[in-house]
Amino acid sequence: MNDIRVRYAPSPTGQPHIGNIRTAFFNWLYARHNGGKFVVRIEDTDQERLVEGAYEGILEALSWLNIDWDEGPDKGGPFGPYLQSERLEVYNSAANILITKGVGYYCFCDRDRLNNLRKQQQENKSDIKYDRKCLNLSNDEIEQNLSNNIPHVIRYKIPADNTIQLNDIVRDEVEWNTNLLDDFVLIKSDGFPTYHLANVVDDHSMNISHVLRAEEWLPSTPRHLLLYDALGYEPPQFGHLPMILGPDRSKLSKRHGATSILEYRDLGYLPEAVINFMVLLGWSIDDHTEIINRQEMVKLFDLGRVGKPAAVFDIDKLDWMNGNYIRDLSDEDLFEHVKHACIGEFGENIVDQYSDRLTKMTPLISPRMKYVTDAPDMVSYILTDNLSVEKEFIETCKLSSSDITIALTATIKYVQEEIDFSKDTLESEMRIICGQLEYSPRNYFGLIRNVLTSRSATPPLFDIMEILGPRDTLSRLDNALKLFQ
RNA sequence: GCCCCCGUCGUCUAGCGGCCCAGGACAUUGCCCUUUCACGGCAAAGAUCAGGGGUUCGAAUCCCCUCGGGGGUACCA
Repeated sequence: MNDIRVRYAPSPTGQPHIGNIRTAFFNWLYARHNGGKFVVRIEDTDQERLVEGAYEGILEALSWLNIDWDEGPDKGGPFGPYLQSERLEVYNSAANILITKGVGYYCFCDRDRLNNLRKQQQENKSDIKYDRKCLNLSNDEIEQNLSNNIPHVIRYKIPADNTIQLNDIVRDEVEWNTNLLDDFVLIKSDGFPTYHLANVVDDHSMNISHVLRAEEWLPSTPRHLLLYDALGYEPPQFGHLPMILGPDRSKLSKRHGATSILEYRDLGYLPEAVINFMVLLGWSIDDHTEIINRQEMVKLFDLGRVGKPAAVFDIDKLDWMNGNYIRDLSDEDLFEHVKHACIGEFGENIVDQYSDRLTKMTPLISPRMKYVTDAPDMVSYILTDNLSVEKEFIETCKLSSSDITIALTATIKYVQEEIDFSKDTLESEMRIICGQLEYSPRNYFGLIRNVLTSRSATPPLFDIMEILGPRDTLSRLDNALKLFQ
């Protein structure tokens, strides 16, 4: 019997970024490695910060990366609902239990008072914590305030002089003294629970065995441990994963460029490349493995090899990884990506019309691509019958105008006569022409490349000529020659 | 301020007392391949293992202090 159950519990306050998803992926890997369950739970307890579309974005990001979930808000499961806003009664009854036990209490302090209190404590350099003004309210006062509809929260009464110990899966022993903690809020004045309460209640009621979350949660873990204890729950195992930082070593944010995982899709990154890149942020297999497929990851994933230090996100390595995965794609699979990108750029008609050329071009651009979105620019000159090339650009080859005329004339003559328009024949024949004309291959082929593609860098020339075919090749050469007559 | 975590090449990391005057990868530089650009191959440079004390025959690895970085300190998660 296997009862490993882990969860990814994002709040729909924005698009998930790479750190966020990395945490989700580690949870997923842990579940799959152990044959356990991976559940998605949406923590929408902050009604003010809800962002429209965020919920959809979260599920879309997971789907794009092929991170599937066993239970979640969209597909249900035995412990649902998986949307915290639909579980309010559960939290309320937990809060009531805490009040009954004497560790939860009503607090009627308003925000102004709390802010002033904090400011004062800051100035006095004393510990910043709630002063427990409402801890010892009489039942009468409470009843009266309640019936007068005075806004209130429910707080948890931190026990004094306790040492809370955590045996963290990645950080080992950590301990806190409860005297440093203050009476945090369990239920907010809008009736919604805070993260602390909802999280503990749900992880327990959803039977979560391991809580693998980002390191930023470490400081609030003693509060959670206290709640587990107060509610009589057995706490899960905790593992606090290293954070992912921007190049300036601060928490990832918009300042660092693309942050939402879906932006990487739009930028032309392959999901498996992104996965491979991020799985290596904080986890390693040995001293040399870089490229590793999904199966292998699942097979080898081991929390014991998750590191403690935060990792800086290095886009250069992702780029390299992406190029690597592009080159690994079969021609057929790459073609689908190329086609998709080209349709977006040139429209379906053009792509259909030149589908044959595109198919032949795909393996040629494969080793040159870094992003899937590189494709349109790399193939644009074969997706037309009439390419117009500037005279000035043609002249960037190192040949003089008269040599250009001579070279083009000779080439045109050859192309007109050549019947076997295959790249091998073209290459051997044109090398002979180049030799007869006594131009350097660099200059001669450079000229032809300029004329045929309007580019100074392309896949091998003869492959391009073969794709273009004699008619198109000839018309491009003719057009160019006219510019010099 | 207080609390917690972390600290090996610019970056991701291997290393869990002797194999390490520290290995791999990205990026960088050079060479080779070559009609261009890439890919690929080879090579170089790059870390006094944050600093200082211990422990030990022996420390990047264990302990302590300092410094540095990060996180938390909300009726946000």
